This record gives sequence, structure tokens and C-alpha cells, in this order.
Amino acid sequence: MPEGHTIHRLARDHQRWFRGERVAVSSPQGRFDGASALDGGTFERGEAYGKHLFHHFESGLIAHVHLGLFGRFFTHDAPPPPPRDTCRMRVASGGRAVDLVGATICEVVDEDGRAAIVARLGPDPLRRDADPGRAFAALQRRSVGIGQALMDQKVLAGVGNVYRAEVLFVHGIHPDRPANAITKGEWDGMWETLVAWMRDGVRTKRIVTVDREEVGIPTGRIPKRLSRYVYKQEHCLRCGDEVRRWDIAGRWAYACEGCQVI
DNA sequence: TGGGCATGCGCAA
DNA sequence: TGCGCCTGCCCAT
Repeated sequence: MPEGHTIHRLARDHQRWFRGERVAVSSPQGRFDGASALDGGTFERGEAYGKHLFHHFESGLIAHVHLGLFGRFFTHDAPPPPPRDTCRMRVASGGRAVDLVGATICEVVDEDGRAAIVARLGPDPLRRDADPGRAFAALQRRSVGIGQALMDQKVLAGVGNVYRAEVLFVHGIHPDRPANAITKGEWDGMWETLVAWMRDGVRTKRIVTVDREEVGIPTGRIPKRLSRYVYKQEHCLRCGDEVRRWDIAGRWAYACEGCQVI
């Protein structure tokens, strides 16, 4: 389920539950060697940077997690049930436990290791320290399509397939337009949109990109099928034309070629 | 029961 | 560019 908003929400929740607590860290599955180094340590803070999650411990050690495509956290009140066989890491305090399953990366790093990871990432729209100008400069150096460039975490951190499809749609930009043909004004608009959507995503744990008046749901919960204009839609929610789906660098891209121009 | 799919990414060629 | 890996869940059989 992970685009950046999911990771920021996890960091926030984990920090709320574990900050200042001595936590038990284990690896029921046995594939997280670093668990023993963290076990019994004091959880200092949770941090998200793009799609990377960090658990900082007072010892200076840091758990680094990347969920990949399949990774998930399951949350339990204490006492938690026995972990499933696939549980890579369990972090437990007196009040809560979280179980990590299916992650691509779960490792212990130090501050230098964290810095090296962050140094590979573009600005993250959900971080206060983000500089959108750095992403624009990276776009200007790229001739690949903007659709491909937006998914490159070195350009922009935290944006995945859904936000990519939708932000290009609402700004009327075709994914195949060369990244270096995006204007500063267009980029500033896209950044602003992403910040708003992703902050909303952290709060609601959903990706909703439509204008609720436009889709005819003025109040209440917007159903999933009406929550995105083109992502996984057969027809454009705005004009009704067929949505085109094609492969860009191994990921499905979605666009309404009437609403989005090269 | 089993196939297909998923909001990701790194590697080999 | 294609493939492999990580796992849960939903659907068809």
C-alpha cells in the first residue's frame, strides 16, 4: 500500500506509540538479524523520508525499513497475538505492538548509513525541509518523459504510481512530455498539488485526488471508484473518454489523452 | 486450491 | 528492458 503518505503516517503513529519507551524488538521469521541489537532499547523517534521509514533509538542505532510493493505493518494492542510466521520484525511496548511483513528492506543502520540513504533521494513533499527547486533542477536535466521522471526517487521522494497519474492529469500534462519541457510554473503547481494531496493522505490514510463537487459527492466519504480521475479507471472521470493504460519503465501509466497534452 | 494482482525497486543483459 | 523478490488478498474453479 505504500506511497509516501503511508510511510509518514506510520512514522507518526509509531512515534506516538513508542516515543521514550523501552521496546522489545524481535524477528519471529528470523530474517532480521539486527533485531537483537535493538531489543530492549529506547525508541527515540520515528521518521519518514520518501518511502523510507526510520526508527531512531537512543543508542544511535536506526531501524531502516522499505516496504517495497508488498510490505505492510499490522498493529495490535497489548498483549499482541502470536506473530505470524512471516513477521520480519515485531516492535512491542507495554501498550502496543507493530508487526512488519513482506518488506523489501529491514536493516539496522547508523547515522552515516541513514545520511547515505537520504542523500540518494529527491525532495519529499511531506517534509518541511523539502526544496521543490531541487526537483525542478533534476527534471530540467532529464529528457525522459515526465511520467517516468516523477517516479524516480532521486528526482522526487515519496510519489508513486497513483499520485503520478493523478497529478499529471489535473495539470493537463501527458506522461510522455519530456521532463525538461515542464515549465517552472507547471512544476510549482504540481508540487503544491502533491503537498496538499499527500498531507491529506497522511490524515485520512487514503489517496483522494478528485474534486468532490465534480464527482457529485458534496459531503461524506467518496467511494473508491470515484476517488481518482484516471488511475485504474476505464473512463476519465472528467470527460468520459476512454483512459489509456500503457507500460512506462515497467509500471502502468494511465492518462486521458483528451485532457492531457504532450 | 491456485492464479493473478498490487501504491516498488534493484539487478543483469 | 525484463525479471526476480517480498506477501496478502481476492476471485474463479
